[in-house]
Amino acid sequence: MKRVKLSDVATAAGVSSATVSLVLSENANGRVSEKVEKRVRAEAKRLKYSPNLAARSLRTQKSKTIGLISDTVATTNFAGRMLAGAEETAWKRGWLLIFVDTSSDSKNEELAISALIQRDVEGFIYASMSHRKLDCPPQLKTRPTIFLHCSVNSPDALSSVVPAEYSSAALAMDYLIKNGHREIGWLGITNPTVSGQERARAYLDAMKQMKVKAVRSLISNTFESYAEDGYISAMKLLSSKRRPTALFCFSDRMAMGAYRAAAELGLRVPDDISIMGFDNQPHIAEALWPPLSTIQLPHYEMGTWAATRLIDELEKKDSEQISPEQKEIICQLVERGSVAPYHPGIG
Amino acid sequence: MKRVKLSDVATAAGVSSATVSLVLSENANGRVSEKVEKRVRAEAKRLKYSPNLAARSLRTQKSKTIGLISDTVATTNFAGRMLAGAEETAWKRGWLLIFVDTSSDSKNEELAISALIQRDVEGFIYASMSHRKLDCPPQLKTRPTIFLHCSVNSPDALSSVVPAEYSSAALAMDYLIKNGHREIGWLGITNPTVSGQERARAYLDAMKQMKVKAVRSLISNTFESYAEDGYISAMKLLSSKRRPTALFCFSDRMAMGAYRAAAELGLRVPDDISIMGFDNQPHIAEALWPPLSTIQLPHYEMGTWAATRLIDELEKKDSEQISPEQKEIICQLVERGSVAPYHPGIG
DNA sequence: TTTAACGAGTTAAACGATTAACGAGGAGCT
DNA sequence: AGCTCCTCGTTAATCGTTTAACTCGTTAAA
Repeated sequence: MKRVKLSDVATAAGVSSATVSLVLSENANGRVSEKVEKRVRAEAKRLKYSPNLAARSLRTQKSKTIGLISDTVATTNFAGRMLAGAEETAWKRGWLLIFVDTSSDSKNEELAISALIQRDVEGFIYASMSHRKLDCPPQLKTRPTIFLHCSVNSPDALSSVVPAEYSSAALAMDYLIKNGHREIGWLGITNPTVSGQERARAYLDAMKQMKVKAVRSLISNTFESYAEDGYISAMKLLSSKRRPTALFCFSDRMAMGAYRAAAELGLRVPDDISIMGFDNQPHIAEALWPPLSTIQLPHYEMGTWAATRLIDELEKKDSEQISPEQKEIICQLVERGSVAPYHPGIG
Repeated sequence: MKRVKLSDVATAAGVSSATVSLVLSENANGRVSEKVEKRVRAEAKRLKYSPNLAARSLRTQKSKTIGLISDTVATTNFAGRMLAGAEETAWKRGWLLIFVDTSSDSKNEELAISALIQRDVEGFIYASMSHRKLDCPPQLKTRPTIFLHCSVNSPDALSSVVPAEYSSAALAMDYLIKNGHREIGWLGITNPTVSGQERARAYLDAMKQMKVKAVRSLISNTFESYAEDGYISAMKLLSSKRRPTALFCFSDRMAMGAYRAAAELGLRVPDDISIMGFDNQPHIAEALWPPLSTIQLPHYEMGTWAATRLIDELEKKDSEQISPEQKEIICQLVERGSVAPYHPGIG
């Protein structure tokens, strides 16, 4: 079961291996007659020739491979979608992905990156589990890199793609407001993350625009964003004197907790209280009852954007110039059953 | 920023590159004096030498890379954990993983496998999203392959690792029974999968052993296993004349539906009705209220087993023999708050 | 008639490692 | 002195491609 190589095809077609290489790599530009070209192609197909990429890579210094470094692929649901987006577009364009996850003990980022460089990856995608800002690891500067679900601190203005947290949260607020809600509660988190801060800002701005007074009393924060945290915050807000007519939750998991709080207080969703989530966490948002209206985090799209952008850069002619781009992807609102119009005087 | 190569180290240390290679690959066996060896190592470190794997791979015909083919990494929560398990153990043993997902349109399995073979992967892990039996794709027979979360039809008795569906479900039944339940309902699925069939079989056997009569009326099946399906089945069983004291659900998502049915019928979990899930779906089981007792699917462990097993095989001396193994990994029961003891006469 | 240009390939030198085979200089033995 | 045997390295072939430079007839132009 020996692999068939270039020279095997050459012998079979009665030409030199250079000719075969020329034909097969489409670089022949009239240097090979049609007759020979046909014969070569036929033999290659007959023998099922497929190039040895290690050899090609050694010679050309190109590997057609991109490295994906991720800080945690394991523990988060979303990572899979980012990964899938990146892998799929890489594949479509003839590239392959090697990925390593730096989270596991003993394995530090530096080693992981080195391992990929050894494998001659031509560029990197650096994927983060949570939306954050970071400093670019020095080794990554040696080749094109796209930051996925995170961005880099200046002055390195490197390409990155993140969800448009602010405007997507604003979208959610708009939706609530269009449904007649004014007294909107915010279940936020104090754990300092980009998403926590930006979503809160969008909430605050929307409330200010509506001139709602004393917004403070409509807000409840917890440090984390588990279901339990949502329960605690929702419980507080819903049993307060000033009961909101809608709850905007930092995450779907918190929304899940809010559902429970509502149920315990005898409040029906969405008749008595509208609930808006964020994330569109797979298997949760649609499994809740009523199904949760929420914001779809664009993980898949970010993955495809990152891969597309990186490959564009890697495949560009030397003459072309592509300057770094900080992309924000707007999230879609997923309308399900947890938000109802509010009619003052009826609620 | 040129990569430093073997010969650079050699020049710096004033020896030939063969010597450097010998030293660095630990193959020196007394062929190099200590003094030279030290000098070489020092220079290698100083210059930050790291081998070009394409070159090494070309020469040695080994790539220290394994290919992971998966039918869907994207859509399922669990896939990430399998992947992480495999990647992590590969890394620990000095191997890297290239993965491709065959599910995306236009990309068929054959092409994906070829792409990996071109990259000289030494072995394969073939990962399936759902537990099933399949025929071994012919190309995979060319190198060592482990089947992950699936097994192959005879006569190819290839190595594989799957969850021990039957005995794990039996574990759950045991737990319910030990808690005093006899009238246990089963929310099953008719979609013919290994897991659906084996879990049902374990349920049936346990009921038979307890000599429960007319088990039929304690069973409700749906085709799929969404929350909605669980709701429908649970509704049927819980509102029937013969109301079970516990519900064993095919999946956590169905259990989620069962929670809703219970709530609507005014039944409290676990006081009025115990609920047992299966899967330990991340972010769901622990976020439900009360937290769901369930069976932990061993995705991570299967991933590590597959990688370990494959690498053992790839690294074995020629003299050794490892024969194929069909591994079943037993699942852990995760005790949370959805199952309570049943005392006849009180319930 | 000489020179240049062209068409259709071929030759051979890389790419960066590994490793079998080959020294050269000294020690030990007879 | 002659022989063998270590010790400590070096030489050079090799893995499978790519590609710049070359060859060798023909044909066209000067």
